[in-house]
Amino acid sequence: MLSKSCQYAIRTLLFICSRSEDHPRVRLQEISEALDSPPAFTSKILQHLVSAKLIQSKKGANGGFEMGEAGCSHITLGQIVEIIEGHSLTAGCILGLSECDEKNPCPVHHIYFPIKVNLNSKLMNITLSEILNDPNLLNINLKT
Amino acid sequence: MLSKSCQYAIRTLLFICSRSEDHPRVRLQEISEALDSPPAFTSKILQHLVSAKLIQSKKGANGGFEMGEAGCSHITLGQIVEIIEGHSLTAGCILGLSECDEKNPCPVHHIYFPIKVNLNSKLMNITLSEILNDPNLLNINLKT
DNA sequence: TCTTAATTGGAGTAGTATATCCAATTATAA
DNA sequence: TTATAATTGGATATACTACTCCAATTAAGA
Repeated sequence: MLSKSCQYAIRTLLFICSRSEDHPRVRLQEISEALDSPPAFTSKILQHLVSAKLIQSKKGANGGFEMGEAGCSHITLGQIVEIIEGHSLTAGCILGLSECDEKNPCPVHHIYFPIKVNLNSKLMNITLSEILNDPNLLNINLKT
Repeated sequence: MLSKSCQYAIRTLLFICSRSEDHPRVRLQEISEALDSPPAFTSKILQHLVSAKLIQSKKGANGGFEMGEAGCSHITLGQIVEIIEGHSLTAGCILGLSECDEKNPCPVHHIYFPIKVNLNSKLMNITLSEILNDPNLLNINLKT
């Protein structure tokens, strides 16, 4: 449903956020170990997140990645998906038709539309902080 | 969200069903024209649907494709997705973790799970007939 | 200033999804 | 039985996603 790049991106950001209080700057190696993700590939995704200003990077010794200006409480899952995938998870017609709306719906439109709206609003509204502060969440599980 | 193969498969089946009363057997060419889909690629998908027994094929002059035993009223969207993709649309953890359930959830599990259950039940329960007989559906739009 | 630690960027590889082409096969009908 | 109409199946092409490797760059600290 989500690309692996996008999954890595979300997990990366959740990891950096979860560390942002006691240990704001984390290295690539720490991240890829925490996620069980391939370091070189994770690095590309980090570059992308830096260019989108979700995080900041610092080169050289004691370098690494930390949250950007926005911070954990202003980044939503929906935003991350849009940055990595280039569009929202629910963008477009489920059957791939270029014209599909209330006026000219595909045959599945009436079934899928409410689900789409619901999913999209959930993703666009939930922030990284909210996810991490959920009291139901006993430990933060980001490993494969 | 769905692969193009899967979109073609659903649109193909909707088309065959919509023709199954007055004109049960349709040729590849008719199908790909109705969908605006590449004929050779559509053919591969038809082969797949034949091997899964959702439709039957007949070679030679006057040949073509028609619904299989199950018929339009017993095939659900969920089934088609599983046949083409190899698993349900909502299978697996949204963050890609191999272990993710109520006992050991990923950080997004509590948000995503209800959506997943809802989407899956909708897809597994709606049949091709139900989609085509929806009174809200004025004309059957399957073209790109 | 030199060494070391880190990100950055470019090029390249592997596998999968999408798509095409053509010969082989099968069935109809003249 | 021969020509024609159709699906089938195999080989191939192309684009995209996932991933790797390595040299270049930058910063810290001895």
